Amino acid sequence: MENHEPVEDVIAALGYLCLGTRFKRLGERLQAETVSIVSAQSGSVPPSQLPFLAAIDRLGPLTVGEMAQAIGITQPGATKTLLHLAKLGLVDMSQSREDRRVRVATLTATGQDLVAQSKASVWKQVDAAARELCKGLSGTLLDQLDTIEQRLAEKPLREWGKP
Amino acid sequence: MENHEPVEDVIAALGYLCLGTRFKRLGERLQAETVSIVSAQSGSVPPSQLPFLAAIDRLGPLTVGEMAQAIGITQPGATKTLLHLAKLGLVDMSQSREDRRVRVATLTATGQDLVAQSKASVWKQVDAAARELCKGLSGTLLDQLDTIEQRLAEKPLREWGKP
DNA sequence: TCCGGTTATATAACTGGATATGGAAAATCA
DNA sequence: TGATTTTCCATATCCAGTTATATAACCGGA
Repeated sequence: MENHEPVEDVIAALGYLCLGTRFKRLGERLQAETVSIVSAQSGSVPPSQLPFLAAIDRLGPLTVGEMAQAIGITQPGATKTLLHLAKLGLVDMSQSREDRRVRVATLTATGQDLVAQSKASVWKQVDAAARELCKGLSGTLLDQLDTIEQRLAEKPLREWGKP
Repeated sequence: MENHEPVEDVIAALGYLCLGTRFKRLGERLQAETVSIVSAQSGSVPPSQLPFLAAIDRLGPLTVGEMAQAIGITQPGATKTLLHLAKLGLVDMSQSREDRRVRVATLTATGQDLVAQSKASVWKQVDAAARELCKGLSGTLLDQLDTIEQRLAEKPLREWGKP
């Protein structure tokens, strides 16, 4: 077998020039690692959809447009995910009676159960893991990102913040 | 007109629980804002493809697998973008003679020109903007992300790091 | 030499975002 | 009131990534 030396991480090396790419990459990685925490539990949703449920839980019933604002995505994105969650039976999309343009998303009983259960277990765990992952960071923002990536290389997210 | 109060940013409010989503969101936003800097120049590529060109410029000709490592994505992702860049005439994908499984990506003359031109102008500008955007951050990582998002709300990325 | 395993790339199907566009309801204004 | 503009949502299409799988080339051993 040939001896391949590891290739330099160009995104990290380029520093501020690739800051956006780097944030995105790290975010996707964290979400992916979150899956392996979440999916240990049964009957859950991917972490990208979790904020939708959390938003209603936190703010009460939301229109499509409000949801887009709350999550910080565009309206079509909110529509798509909400329709999906409705198909899963986790939220209910009912037309408002005062203004028939707007549709209001509420949690179904199933959705409420899932949120309650998640809050008590998985969300706690994810929060604790991320919190410990980011503990005692120092230096410039780029240094801190380096540290986070290093820490994730040492052990996966689900091993951080253990009791 | 009705008076809609702004909706709370749930991702920010949930803190560490949504750290991944937040990184990803900020990264996408930075990339989107970078487009408006880059596309002021003629004949360029979206910022997501920029690291591919920068990687070859920095490390020399790379195989598909090495490129995936350098950028930190999976091999199929690297394949797709490299084939695309080849179609644009910016890189050349030639089969290696020693091992005909591997394909090596090099910059074409056009690609080299684009890189040289970008390095001298756009990349400098993006780097300076991101650098200033992240200047003097303090507090926890979440605080720093808050600050960055606030700063971007004040003025777009292209207004930062101006001479 | 051929056969099984491994490696490198390509392809397919899917996901979660984006932008662009269109239709229906509401609001505004002449 | 009727016409026009605005608002809200849905749909279509695209993009950049993913996982899973297929194909082709290489390598080592019987």
